[in-house]
Amino acid sequence: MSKIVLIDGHSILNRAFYGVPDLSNAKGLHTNAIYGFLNIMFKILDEENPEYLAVAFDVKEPTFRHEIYKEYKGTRKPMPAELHEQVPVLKDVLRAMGIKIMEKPGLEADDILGTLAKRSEKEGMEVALISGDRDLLQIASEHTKIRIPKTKGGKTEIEDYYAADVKEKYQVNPQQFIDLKALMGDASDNIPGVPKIGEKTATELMVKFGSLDGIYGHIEEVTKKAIKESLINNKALADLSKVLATINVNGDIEFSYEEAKIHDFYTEEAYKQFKRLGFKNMLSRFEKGPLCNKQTDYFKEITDFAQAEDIFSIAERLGEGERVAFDIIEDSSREEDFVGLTLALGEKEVFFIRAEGFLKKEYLMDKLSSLAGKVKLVTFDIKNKYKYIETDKTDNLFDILIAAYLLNPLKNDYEPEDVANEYLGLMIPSRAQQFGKESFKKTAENRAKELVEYACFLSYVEYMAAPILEERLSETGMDKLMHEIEMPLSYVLYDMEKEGVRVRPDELKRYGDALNGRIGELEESIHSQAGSDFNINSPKQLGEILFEKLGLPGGKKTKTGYSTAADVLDKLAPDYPIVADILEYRGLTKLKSTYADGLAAYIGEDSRIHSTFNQTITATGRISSTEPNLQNIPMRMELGRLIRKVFIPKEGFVFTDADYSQIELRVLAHMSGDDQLIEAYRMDEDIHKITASKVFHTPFEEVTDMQRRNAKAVNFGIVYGISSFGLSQDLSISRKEASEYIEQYFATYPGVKKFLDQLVEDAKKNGYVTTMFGRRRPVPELSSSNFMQRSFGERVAMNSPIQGTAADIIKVAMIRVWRRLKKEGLRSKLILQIHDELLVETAVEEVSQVERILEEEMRASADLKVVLETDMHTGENWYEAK
DNA sequence: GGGCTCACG
DNA sequence: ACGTACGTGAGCCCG
Repeated sequence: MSKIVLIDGHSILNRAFYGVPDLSNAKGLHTNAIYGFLNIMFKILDEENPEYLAVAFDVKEPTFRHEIYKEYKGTRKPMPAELHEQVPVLKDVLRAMGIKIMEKPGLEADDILGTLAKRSEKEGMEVALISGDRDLLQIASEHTKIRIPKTKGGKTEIEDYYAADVKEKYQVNPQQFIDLKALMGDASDNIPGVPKIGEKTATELMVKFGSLDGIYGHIEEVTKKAIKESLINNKALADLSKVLATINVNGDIEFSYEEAKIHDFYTEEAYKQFKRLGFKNMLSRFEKGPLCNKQTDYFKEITDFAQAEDIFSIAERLGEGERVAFDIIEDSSREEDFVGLTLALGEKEVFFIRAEGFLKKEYLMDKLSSLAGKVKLVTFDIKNKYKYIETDKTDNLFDILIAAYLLNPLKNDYEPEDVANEYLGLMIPSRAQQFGKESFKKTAENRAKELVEYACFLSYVEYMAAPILEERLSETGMDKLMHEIEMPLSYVLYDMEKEGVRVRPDELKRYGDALNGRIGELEESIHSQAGSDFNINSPKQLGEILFEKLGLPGGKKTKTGYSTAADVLDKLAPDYPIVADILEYRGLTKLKSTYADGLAAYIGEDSRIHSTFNQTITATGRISSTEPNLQNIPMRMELGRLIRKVFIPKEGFVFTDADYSQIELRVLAHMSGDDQLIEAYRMDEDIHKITASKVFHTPFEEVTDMQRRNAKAVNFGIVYGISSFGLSQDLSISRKEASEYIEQYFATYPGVKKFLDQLVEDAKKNGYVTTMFGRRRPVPELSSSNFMQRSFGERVAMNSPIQGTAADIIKVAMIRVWRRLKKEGLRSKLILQIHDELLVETAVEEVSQVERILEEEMRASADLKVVLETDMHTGENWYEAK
């Protein structure tokens, strides 16, 4: 079947403009959007291999929409000049390449694309429609795929939508998508008074009533009063909005498939254009001949049992010094979603073993497990592989993901294709690029050969990158950190995730219901005090109500309008009851949506929540927790803190919670070697009070609460990378006063001052800072010419070694505690880490043993000039254990 | 998808 | 590139 690719010219150019860094060339001509456009276009063409191609652009002339509604301003935002100048150049380039450009007065690009898509479908073609504009989703069908590219940091990912995907994502079919958009007031910003309904409500209405007309037919059944009224009062506008949002698929367009047929893009003119624009790496598209070094020739698919046996026995005989890279191709860990295993035994021994026939998942995983003890196993994201190679012996494991993270913790992505690019100089397609959202199962059926190539590239890249990453870790002094901390930790985290934490759904529900009552009261009270119903959750609406309608003092603060953040509202609350209500409302709805409802959604069949602990996210070396985040369960306010009562141990167990006492300040004392600070800790007294006593030259016993609070704030500030501005904000004092505090602090602890200065100086010299355990964080901001950025870099240089060292220490503690629990044959399990705190689900008869283990191992995790003290509690739930 | 707000260490 | 304390993640709104 033939295929046509249709591109929304302006929309993709726009995406490219904002997604690709603008390094304008010598002549001062901006080319970033053109470059990005062509990149996206070539990528799509490589993926689709279509027969036909056309690019549609908008024209200046008015369209039929202007006839319907004369104030119509189009759906596109005005272009900045730097982008505008690139439009004609792109058209020239496309023309030079012989690519069909479509423009038609009276129609927008959307209409041209919609018309051509429908026409091509009727001709029996498959259509791929490329746009950044979600309005096009209304065109999606079984044979028309809408492809939405997203460029982020120079990397492009494409979301694909057939009709079914639209339904899955938005709960409506493509036809209804128009009504949904109309309800939300999209694509009609310039119609004053058009009803604007949030996505959630709009979707609800569409699912319930099916269409805009359906909603109006049952308008009395719309429960939300404000929304019902808005709909009734603005019916004409809503209808108009729908008409304007509807793409004309019957445009009067002459189109010749012959002209749109793809042939070699090479022309002398195109070559000249590319040269002129400086698109050197794209010129290779015009050079004939096979790509050098066809690695894929060595990729083999194995479907035969005997061959698989051979490969495993060769792998096993490789011996201890050798390595084997593996990866798993599966859609989920369910048996039926397992597709296969890829192995790389050498640069030219790369295999994909398809799971079929006798080659069952269980057999393959058994073989893989037994390999684990015999050779060094390399993979990507080991934490998600332990369920197959059940071993906590991490000495012979190497995780590409963790290694790449340690070498540069500032990146957002460490996917195999990123590693391939960065460390092997190899461009390989990402899964999304090659297969979109298609499941591996489907890909295995439809595009078996491509899947083999994709899978083999995974293990190949892992195999090839491992020694390079190892070498880099050694060079940077992070090999011990890798092998003695991060790799063993990965298993501990796996075990914690598997274990999960038990919660009481009934109690959580009751907690949420209790909040609901009060939330309703507050909502009513706020609306009545404001004199109108509005969405209290919308900072925009709230700001307008408070600072315009009610005329409260407290001007602008954010780029988008008034700030309604707590620190602003706090100042107003004593004088304005509505503000106090809003603050209470905010607090309660936060608890309800994020914690009561949010956590409930994650309770598993086993009544436990299994969070994910991410080891490769933070810039400083901390771990993070997601889906759900169990590292930010309320603590500071009593009402929120009560949520901790729903976290309970299983039958016959209790919780033991141990947290380091001021670990970061103790790390600072050690790393700075400041005699006074070390001495202060040796006194075994309230550290903030001692600091206050020294800084304010007051006898210890006479330190006031205020003095202590200020000293505490300065202690925090030091750890964050002190600035007078930040401290003044925190304490609501002048910058001058804050400066004086800091000065006095440094006079008290001169070693700290010296240490922090040294950190910044070293960071400027080296470009990075390090923790006690050798973990690195680059600080590129330090070389910025921008004062703000540079200042940020300085604070980072001061904070990261401290925060990072504390993170290293608790990681060591986790490994030591975990190993002790195992070694002593206990049933108690480590289940949570919250940066300076460990939570153990403890068998009742093991309480004293567990407490001793926590105490000893946490203390012994680092040898500092001050003692690493812990606070420890045991209780029937997390609230009591804290 | 980014901005705002707010939960934690 | 941020008129600022450091490090995170989630829910909601809005364009």
